[in-house]
Amino acid sequence: MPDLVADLRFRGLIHQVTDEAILERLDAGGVIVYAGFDPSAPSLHVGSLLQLCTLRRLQQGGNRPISLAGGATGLIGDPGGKTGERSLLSPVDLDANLAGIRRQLGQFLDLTDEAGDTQALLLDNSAWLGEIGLIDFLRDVGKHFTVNQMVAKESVKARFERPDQGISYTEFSYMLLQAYDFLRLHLDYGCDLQLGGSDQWGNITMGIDLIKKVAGDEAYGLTTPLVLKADGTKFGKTESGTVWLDPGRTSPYLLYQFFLNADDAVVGQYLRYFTFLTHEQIEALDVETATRPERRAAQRAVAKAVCALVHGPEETERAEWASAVLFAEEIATLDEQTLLALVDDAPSGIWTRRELGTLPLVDVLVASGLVSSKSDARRAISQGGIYVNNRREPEAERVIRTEDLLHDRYVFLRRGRRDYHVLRFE
RNA sequence: GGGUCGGUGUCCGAGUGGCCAAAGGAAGCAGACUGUAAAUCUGCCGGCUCAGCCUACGGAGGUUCGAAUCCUCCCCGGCCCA
Repeated sequence: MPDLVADLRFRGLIHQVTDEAILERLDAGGVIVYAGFDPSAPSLHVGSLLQLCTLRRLQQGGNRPISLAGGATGLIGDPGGKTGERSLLSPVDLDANLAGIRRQLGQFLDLTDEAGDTQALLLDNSAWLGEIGLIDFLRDVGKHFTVNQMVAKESVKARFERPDQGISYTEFSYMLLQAYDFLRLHLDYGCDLQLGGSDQWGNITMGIDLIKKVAGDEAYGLTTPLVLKADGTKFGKTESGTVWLDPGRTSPYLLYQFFLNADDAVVGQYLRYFTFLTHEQIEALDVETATRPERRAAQRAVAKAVCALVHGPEETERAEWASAVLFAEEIATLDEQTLLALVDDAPSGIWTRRELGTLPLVDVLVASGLVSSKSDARRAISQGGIYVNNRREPEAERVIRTEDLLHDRYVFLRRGRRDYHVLRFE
């Protein structure tokens, strides 16, 4: 493996750095670096993947990563959008969320003692933000910043320019809290590098300023590029919602599918961002994509790598296998054992045999989540977008019958080209 | 507190008494073409017991045969003044 920084450069992971000096130190090892994560759910999602992978690279390069859960800041951050105020997390929920996140972090970072000086830490900023009083905060932190400079931040300016959307004082304060996090991590843990997405640049530099003013020390910031889909929209959300790392929320099969469907235009980036393949392997896959795109070799490699990192090799094999079988269009001829295994991997639901013969297809489609309403179901059927056991279904008002069962138990539903759901009758 | 402009479907954004489930655009979905890709073309895109009905244009009332459109009060946001 080449030097850490050379690798980061090859992968296009360095978007901005406050000072090139930090890069040399990263190569040498021993830097304590932190990145923030949102603990508002008991699972991380693919939106955090880039930071996770990058922290992993830094740790493997001999540095110590700190993942900071914004237990306190998560409560007030980012009211933007229509979802309204964030609800307060109870301490119990927060603990549960942190436990879930810790487990996932363990997939990416070495949290064990064996890592020695590079042992990763998981901290929660409520530890200090929960303690400090408003007056102390305003005096010790607020004093160091002028509203003038805060207003000048891109993120704030953007909000000023939107006539229909102001910015609340609470949200405006967010950057100060984040700056304070950095300061505390610096003072208490010797952290002097913050890693974040490119949208974090302003917040990161605030922290650096604060450290300079309070401690007189030099701290650094490093941002990664924004991960985008080919059409320039936000990465990590699908129509059906967030892609989680928790197998209970997003099955390994769906995670695998998410990456398998990556556009040619961006798969090269994903390969660099999310896999730990060698530069030679990556370049070879670039060539494959250019010359034989229909093989989707790069997509398969990314899907496999991410799935393996998140869920382990066994689950990954199953996801690969299920993907191959489900798209082979031979479901009706599969033997029962294969079918049985498939049911575990594809999204599925359980029904009772008693309902056979009276169970409207339309209702089942709604229950499966393949469509959003009965109207949607009828619409989809009339447009030829619904398949039962991989055969296009023309009849909107039909019911699920005994004759539909494969191996006396299963019915495969499909919407469009690639959304599956398996019904299991018991 | 005063003045003023505004709050429309997932988002942006028309509509200013009936022809409005509401133009147009974007997003999304399906079909065709493909490579489980992109682009392109076509259709769809509130719900339901679906030739009909119900719910919807910030909220609650009111005027009217009839309101997203007019009136009253309230809530929320922008700008200006105090």
